[in-house]
Amino acid sequence: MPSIESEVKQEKFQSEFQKAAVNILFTGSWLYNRNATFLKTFDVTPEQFNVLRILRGSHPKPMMLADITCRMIDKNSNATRLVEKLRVKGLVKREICKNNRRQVDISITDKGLNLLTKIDRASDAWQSTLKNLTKAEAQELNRLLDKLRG
Amino acid sequence: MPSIESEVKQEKFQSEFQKAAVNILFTGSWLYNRNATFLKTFDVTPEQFNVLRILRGSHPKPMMLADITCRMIDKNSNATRLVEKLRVKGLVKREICKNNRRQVDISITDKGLNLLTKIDRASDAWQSTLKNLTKAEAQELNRLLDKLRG
DNA sequence: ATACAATAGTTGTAGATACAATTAAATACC
DNA sequence: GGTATTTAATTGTATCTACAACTATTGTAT
Repeated sequence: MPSIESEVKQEKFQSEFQKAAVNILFTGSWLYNRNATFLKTFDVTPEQFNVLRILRGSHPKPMMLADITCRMIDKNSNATRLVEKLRVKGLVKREICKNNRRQVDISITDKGLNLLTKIDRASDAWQSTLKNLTKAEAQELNRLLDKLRG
Repeated sequence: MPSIESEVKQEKFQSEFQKAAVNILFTGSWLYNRNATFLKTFDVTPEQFNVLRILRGSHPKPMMLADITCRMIDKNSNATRLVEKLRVKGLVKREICKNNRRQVDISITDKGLNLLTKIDRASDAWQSTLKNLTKAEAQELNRLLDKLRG
């Protein structure tokens, strides 16, 4: 098991708290990069994949942009342009909302749903990396991260 | 304590493992953004700050670029351009290595050291956010993240 | 009704990132 | 000594991100 000390070649942290901060950032980046590499074979970025999953959760009910944004892992991504990328690939559909013309109804297409199914099937193998933890450990990790954010 | 479910407005995850993955990515992004906002008052980005700390760790011995890269949290950042930004600000010094002219010796300047001291002093308050965890919990978190990465 | 404020989304743009191609220097091979 | 390989870093470029400014539509108050 590679300690965070060896990963960033630092023998000594100021405190267990600072070490935890670096560890979260490092592990987050590590996980993101694994994810990105895996998803690249399907020609989607992690955030595009995330948005597709969010839309599948709401399907067949469309969602407006703001609702997608507040569910995204990285709130800073520009949802307009991200959705436009997905639209060009035919994975989502955009329609001006009839009742409120400021608002855009976005929904996942059949092509988008099929892609998610394909990715889900392929990701079983990938997800096994997370199985380094027992279920109880995963639960404890979730508890600690939630508590950390206060 | 805000659960990851409420943060990303998803009631139900496929498994505790998938939830942990989302939780790490989300918490990593959360921590990164807090960090970035804090450091902005000192006109450095999180990765620039990280490189300065790495160089302080080696001070007064200079480091070559490749050694900096492998200690960085995000290995993808372009160290050449990042170091150049720091050099323009006067926080680091670059010198072609006499013994091996392919290689560049990079070291932190007094100005860089002073900036780190200033940031360290100011970050006491900021770091208190991490104190939502007890020391034992921080240790357990570190253990779980290390184990997760396998 | 008109003016003001709030909401929903888009666009501009400077800067950062990913990744491959390239330069340059040192080392190895024959 | 001359060619090939490896090592160290830089550069090119398309894409992405952050963040502010902007447009358009709807809601509210007088």
